Formats: sequence, C-alpha cells, structure tokens
Amino acid sequence: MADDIRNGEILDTEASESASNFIFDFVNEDIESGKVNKDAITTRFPPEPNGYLHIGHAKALCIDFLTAQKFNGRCNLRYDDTNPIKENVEYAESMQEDIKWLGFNWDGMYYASDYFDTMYECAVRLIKNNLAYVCDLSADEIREYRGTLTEPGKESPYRNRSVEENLDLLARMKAGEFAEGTRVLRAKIDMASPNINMRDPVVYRIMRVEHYRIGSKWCIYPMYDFAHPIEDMIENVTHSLCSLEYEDHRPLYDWVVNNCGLPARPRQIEFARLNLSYTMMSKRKLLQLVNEAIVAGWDDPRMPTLSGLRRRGYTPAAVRDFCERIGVAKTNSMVDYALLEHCVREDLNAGAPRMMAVLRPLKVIIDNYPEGQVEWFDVENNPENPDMGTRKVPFSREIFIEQDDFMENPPNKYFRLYPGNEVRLKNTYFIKCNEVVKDGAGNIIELHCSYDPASKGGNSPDGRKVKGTLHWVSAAHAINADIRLYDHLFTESDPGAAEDLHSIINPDSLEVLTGCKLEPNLALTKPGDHYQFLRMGYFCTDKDSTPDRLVFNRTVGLKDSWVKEVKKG
RNA sequence: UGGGAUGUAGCCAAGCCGGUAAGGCACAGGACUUUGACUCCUGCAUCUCGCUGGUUCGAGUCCAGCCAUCCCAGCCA
Repeated sequence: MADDIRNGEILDTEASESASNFIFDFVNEDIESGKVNKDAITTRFPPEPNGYLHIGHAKALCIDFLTAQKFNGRCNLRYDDTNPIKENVEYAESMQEDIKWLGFNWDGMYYASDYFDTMYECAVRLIKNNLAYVCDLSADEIREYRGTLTEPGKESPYRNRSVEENLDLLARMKAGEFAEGTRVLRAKIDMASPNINMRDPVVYRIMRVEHYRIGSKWCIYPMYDFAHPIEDMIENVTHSLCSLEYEDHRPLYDWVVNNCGLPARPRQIEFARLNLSYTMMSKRKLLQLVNEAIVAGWDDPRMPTLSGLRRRGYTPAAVRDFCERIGVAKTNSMVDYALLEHCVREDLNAGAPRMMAVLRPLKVIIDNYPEGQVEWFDVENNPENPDMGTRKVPFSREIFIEQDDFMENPPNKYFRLYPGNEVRLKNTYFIKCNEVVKDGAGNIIELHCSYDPASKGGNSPDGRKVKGTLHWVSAAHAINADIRLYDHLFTESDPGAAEDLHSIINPDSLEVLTGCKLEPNLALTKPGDHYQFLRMGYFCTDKDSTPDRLVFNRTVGLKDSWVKEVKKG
C-alpha cells in the first residue's frame, strides 16, 4: 500500500473482530475447498465516475474493503469507466477524496479504460471460437428480436456470419468505418434463454464520444456485462461483490469468465444495496436535485452524498459504524434514518467539545449584578472526556438565553425560566425572573432577573435545588453567527417511490438563523470543526464560514424528551 | 409453471449440522443528572419466525404446496 494514498485519519477498524456475514462464509468456503488461495483474496470497489459517492456507496465500500481486510487480502479502487457520455474527471476525483475520507486505502487504482486492448483481444477470441458476431440490426430491431419476459427471442439474421467476416467487421468498427448505432458485437449464447441477459447480449457498441481520460482513442466501447468480468480477471479479483440487481447477470458473468480465454476465475456475490428512509440513492434523481438547484450542489448538507454528509458534520467513524450496524444480507430493506443519527450522536458525544451558543436570543438583564463586572468561569470542554480540559467563559450583567427557555405562562412540567421561577445558568449562578419587558406589539423584548451571589458555581449553600439549567452567552462578549438547521429533504419516508420529486420536497428542509450569539471561544473555529452546542445539538463549521462571518450547520439535534412531553399535551 | 431472489418484532438483523427466538435502532417506564443530553436499570416476538400441511419425541431451522414483495425485456452501470 503506497503511503501517499493513506490519509491516516482513521480508524480502529478491526474487521477481523466484526461479526461474520454470508459473504465471509462464501469466501471461507472457497478457501476451504481449495478454489482460491487463502493469501490471495482480492476484492474491488468499482464505481462509474458518473456522480458523487453516497451513503449507499459507503456500505459497498465497507463490504469490499472489510472483506479484503478480514482475509488479509487486497481491495482495488477501479473506475468502471466504459460509458464516456456519463463520466467526467470531477466525479472521478471526488470519489478518491470521499474514499480516503472514510478511511479506506486502496491497494491498486485502476481504470477499465486501461483494459480496452485486452477486452478487444477477448472479443476477437470469442469471434474465433464462434461465440460472438457482429449484428447489423438496429437497436429497435434488437429489442424486438429479444422477445419478452414470457416469450423466447428470435435469432438475428446476422448470427451465422463467418468468423472471417466477423473479424473483419469488428476491426472496421474499431477503425471507425461505421456510424454510431449501425452495428454492435454480440455474444452468441441463447436467444431462447429464460434469462434475458443471455439472449445474445451486446458486447461492444460504437460511440463517437470523447472519453474523459483516454480521449478519442476508441470509438467502440465494451458493455458492462462483458467488461466487468474481464476487469476482475485482469486484477485477479477473487470475489466480485455487487448488488442484488446483478444476480440475473451472474450466468453471463460466468460465461465471460469461462469463454474469454483468461485464466482467473472470480466469483460474483450479490448483496442488498442500502435504502435509507427519507432520502434516496438514485444517482439520476440526485443529479436532478443538483441540476434543478433544489439543493445547492452535490455537497449540500441535505444530500445523502458523502460530501454532503461530511459538510453536514457526519464523521467517517459514524458512517462506518452505521454500515457495520446495518449488516450485510440479501433482503431488500429500508433502514431507519434514526439509526444513522444515533451513530453520529454517539461518536460526537464522545469527541466533540461543548460550547454555548444561543440560536434564538432573548436578552436577560441581571439587575443586581454589578455593572461593568466580568467574571471568567472555568467550563469543562466535554464531561464525557475530562482529558479535553476546560476553557474560560465570560459572564456579565447582560446575557442572552434561548427564547424557548422562557415562557410567561408555562405548561405543566416546564422547569425553565418563567416569572418568579429560579433556574441555574450553566456553571455560574441561580437567577430568578422578576420582570418581563414587551414592545408595543406584545413581543417579549427582554427579561429582568436577579441573581444569587451565594450560588456561584451553580449550587446554593443552603441546599436549594433548581430543576432547570440553561445555557447562556454574555451579551458584551458574544460573537454573531449564521446557523443552518436541516430537516429531511423529502416529506415521504420512501421518496424513491414517488413519481414526481417536486411534490414531495420538504419546503422546510433548510432554516437559516442569523444573529445567533456564540461564546467568544468559537471565534477561532475552522471549517470542518465539530461541536456540541450545549442543549442544542451537534454542529459543524461550514466551508462558507470566515472569521468575519461564522457559519455553522446543525449535524443533528440532541435527543429531546421535552418536545415529546409537549406533544403529548 | 418466463427467469432470478427474498420473506424472523415499528426498522435493521443473528439464528451453522433440527432441541425449545442474539444484538442494535425506535418506543415506553424508572434511576441519575450543573446539557429535559449522556449513562444506568426495566419492558418490548411466549396460539412466535409469510401461510398451510408433512416428517420428527421435538422445526424458525428438513420436505411439499401456496401467498406476498423485489429485480430482469439499455447499443446504462
């Protein structure tokens, strides 16, 4: 493994300790039966560079890399770039970044497009063995000849061309003598097969399209079903792991493996792809969201892309933990988004420093606190981890608290601030609300409170208890910020099932708060930094953030049993 | 009777050679709490493993039939 592709950011992954799964069982069988050498286990992650990687790819990445790791084998990154009209460098480069971010280091990085010569040789070999032919039928005709799910197909009139003619025609296809769509190379298998994939599938098509990395070197491009097994064989992949929809393709995969004349014998194993509630993995639809500017880009924090999750504040450890928890099976399933949220909370709870930030400020004036006085309190950075130390936070006569932390007429069980009630300001003093100041419209403008000097540090020597503890920010020391709050992008739990995306877009998926008040320690934050804003959730500094204008994204809120209480009425 | 696959709690998911249903998320109670967070207890399939039969002393696990759902008719991957 080359050092230059390690990123070292991660991780504790002991794949060998992780639970087994049916793929590991298959690999073990193959080792025990002698089919493969136990030291040669090789897998690959084979994305087509036609979009950004998403959380579904993270699952595949974990399966591919951790299976290799489990058997002390290798895992390659291989770009399956056989269809130039959909691919570009931006996508290819983003994929490397995202894979490294997740903490995986590929053993080799390859491109299907580097194998085109070998693939062409394989095609020639198929022709010579009378296993492929050039077909002049149009795309529509090929479809008609293919038959239907319940009726067999008919053989192409070009099916029995001579080897010589096929060789000549293929060479001329390659040489660019024919127009796009006029001819294809087809495998000669069985037009009556109950498996439609075996009804003389197309192997090469003519495309006069510039390829994003090899330019116009080729004008014929191999199809997935032909290219993929060859790619696997070239790289000595022993186990080609893919998603369920390729089960029907396995007989064709095996056919290519057995007939193209290469020695390797990879085995394809299929698993269920990830479905996550309230979001979707369809690259076509994600691209639509980007193109129609429904989101701000592939890395919009509401996107299920790895770049979106990263910007939102998800950590690699959380994503990996999630992938481990959902398991590997063949059942089509829909995983609850709450599980992903649980995984980030767990990771961030342990590692994110705590800060105080007031998202919707309400001014509080402590009338009996000396004007001009400032006290600096030592505050723990993370109660879960004392090693993270403490910081100094300034306290003064005028502070901000959360608007939600005061109610003039509180409901039952409300133990925050209300007229006459006493609460604790985190780490500092007890305060009691004496007066509510409103504007002409009846809106609450500010509160006048009094504090108990004896309660310094947050406890009263007389043993008096308060039920509520509020976070706060000193008004004179507060720094301003914009904070973006997110909700699901879709109103339906299975948006992939909707015919029209627009009808299920959640209009409230983004809420931008301005004028939020932060404790001054946040002034030095950098994009990508994670925090827990006390009682408000986990936040991550956005890439738009500058020292002059801080911007944060809420990754996820804290669990909140009070809102549930309120909903219960 | 087109082919391929899958069906275990609200959501995931263990359950290998049959022996009397792991775990996680969610949810509900409770304890603790200077975050209504975290943590910790407790509960959460007992005519039950899609259904119906069968084999067996005994079946989620074996057999048969049925039902439901998903995938496949791109010169996409």
